[in-house]
Amino acid sequence: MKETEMIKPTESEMEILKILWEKGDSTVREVHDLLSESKSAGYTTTLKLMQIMHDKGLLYRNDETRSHVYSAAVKKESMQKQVVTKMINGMFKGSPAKLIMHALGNHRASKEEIEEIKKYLEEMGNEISPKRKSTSKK
Amino acid sequence: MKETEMIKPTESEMEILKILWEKGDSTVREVHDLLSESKSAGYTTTLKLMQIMHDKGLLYRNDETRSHVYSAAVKKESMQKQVVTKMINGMFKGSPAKLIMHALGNHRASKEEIEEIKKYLEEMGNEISPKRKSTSKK
DNA sequence: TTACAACTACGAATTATTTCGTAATCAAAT
DNA sequence: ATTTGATTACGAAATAATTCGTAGTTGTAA
Repeated sequence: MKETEMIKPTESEMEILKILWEKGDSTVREVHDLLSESKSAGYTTTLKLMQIMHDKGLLYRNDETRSHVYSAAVKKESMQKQVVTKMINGMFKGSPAKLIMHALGNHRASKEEIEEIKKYLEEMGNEISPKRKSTSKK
Repeated sequence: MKETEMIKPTESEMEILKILWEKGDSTVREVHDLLSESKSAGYTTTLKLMQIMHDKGLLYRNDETRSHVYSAAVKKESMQKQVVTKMINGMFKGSPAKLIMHALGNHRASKEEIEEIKKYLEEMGNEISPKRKSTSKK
């Protein structure tokens, strides 16, 4: 979580990350085939992108095999957090509630999900204390 | 909600939109001054950007006055919705709950906000009928 | 071994975005 | 009327991101 200048993936890079998060370690071929379903670009385009991402440290790569196997070097949760934070500070100006309304409003949540969220809120309501969230130690 | 190929603002354009949403109708000078607090780019850069946005239909413009007055042509709520939707379908793969956890987890929400959300969930829980409300389909 | 198919590496073209300089206008103050 | 300062229009340079072609490798099947 260090502020080592968190690299910001481009749009295209993000699509590749999503695939790797979802599908797990993959070759360029595998990623490309999935990508092709929604996009149309040549194989070498995907290859180049993934190579660049590897250079940037966005992907790990195992090149012991003939077809190199890539994996995301950044955790999905970490990116989700980053992205949600940015959104709250930007477009939703510090009001997570607004964001949540939108999220709930535009997507039918299942009863289970609603319950889950409620429970989460309950807990939160109870244990929320002005206590610092250990920013001191690492 | 028409699918008139909703224009997707670039990063820089989004910053300008945010300012206009927040501050309301403004001149280039006003936008630029605010922008300068976080960014460093010349005046004509901001000017050009806003002109382009106007061409794209992203901004309205009143050019009856010496300094033209611009305003956002796209509603904040509409953009919020679009952005949240994209995020849920993409990074949070159809699970608004996850997004909400993140939103709540990474930002201390006020007690009021939490209450507000709870209330919203209550209403939602009631309104939503367990089964598909497959009424008139078109 | 040879041929073939699938890969990687990588330069470079293309396209998108951002940034800026310069000229022309206009309003207000001298 | 002239000067000054601020503003718009706009071409074009500078950057960033995406896309592709080609050359060289390598494993494998004939």
